[in-house]
Amino acid sequence: MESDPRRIHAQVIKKNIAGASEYRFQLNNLVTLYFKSHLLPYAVRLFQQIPSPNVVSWTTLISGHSNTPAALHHFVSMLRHPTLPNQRTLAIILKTCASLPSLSFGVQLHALSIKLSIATEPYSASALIHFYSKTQLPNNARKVFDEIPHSDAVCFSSVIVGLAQNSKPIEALSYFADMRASGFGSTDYSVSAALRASAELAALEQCKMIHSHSIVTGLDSNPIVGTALVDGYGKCGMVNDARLVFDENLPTLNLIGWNAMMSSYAQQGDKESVTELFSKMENQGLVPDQYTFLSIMTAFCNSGLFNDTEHWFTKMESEYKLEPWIEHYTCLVGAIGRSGRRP
DNA sequence: CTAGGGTTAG
Repeated sequence: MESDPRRIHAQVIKKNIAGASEYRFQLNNLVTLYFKSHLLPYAVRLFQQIPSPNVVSWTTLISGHSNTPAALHHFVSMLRHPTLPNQRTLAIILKTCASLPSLSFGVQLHALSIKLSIATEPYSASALIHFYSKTQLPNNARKVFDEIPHSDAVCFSSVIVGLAQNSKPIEALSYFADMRASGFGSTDYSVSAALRASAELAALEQCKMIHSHSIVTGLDSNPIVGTALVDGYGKCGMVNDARLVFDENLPTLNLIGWNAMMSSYAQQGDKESVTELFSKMENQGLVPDQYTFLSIMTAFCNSGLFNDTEHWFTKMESEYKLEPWIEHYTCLVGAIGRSGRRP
């Protein structure tokens, strides 16, 4: 087939391009194609054939190994080459440090980006904010954000998400307000994070305001915003409102959306609604996970029914082959206490 | 030719 990178590779070799930089340009393109076609060994071999790799060549190689320790290895090789990274390189490598995670490598990248004067540029800054959020250092994330001279919607969203994820809901909502005041349009990221913060505070008025805002901005049709709304209303104790949002978004919601709705019922101890949704979920072809079973167990636990709680725990392990979390055991212990049983 | 952020539990 014509799009096979090996065919294009052959053509590049046949053309015998004279200029070194034009040749490198073509090879960089090819390495990208090989990675996109999931032909990793071809991509790496071709990279090694580039006579004098530039920052684009290196960034492509690192990007092809993103979220693996190999990406860090290639980054070090790049520095020894020596070639300096740019914003794109740092964005990719910081994302890798966030997902591995590797705190020490990421902190050194922060130092390097300060030396290169790109720590406050939007693309590397948002990656730094994400990195510090994932390594549970929200104050560092906020500090990076505060030093950005010309922020943008992604940097704002990143810091709001990071603060919401790290149980700093008041600060998250404060930055959400700052973002609105700065004139940046809200994004599905900023809205879902603000809803998560409001949910943690069980702040019903906040949830309602952001719900209205999401309708005005058209973000309410986003399934992640919908899920955050279901969760928000649920945490505020407004299960009926949660159900309305759930039903409106039903066609687009994934397993997480269903789990959020079941969790809302579970917090009320509404075991009938939870088990009813469980059946409907399976009829839809969705495969339940640990969150699903945690909701079911929580519902029975909150109703003081130990036998049912234990029954679903066993069902999860034996029938669905799901490894229980510490939370499932906590739920079992809680059920023992609530049912008045003695160990 | 190479770039950044999300929802369920706790």
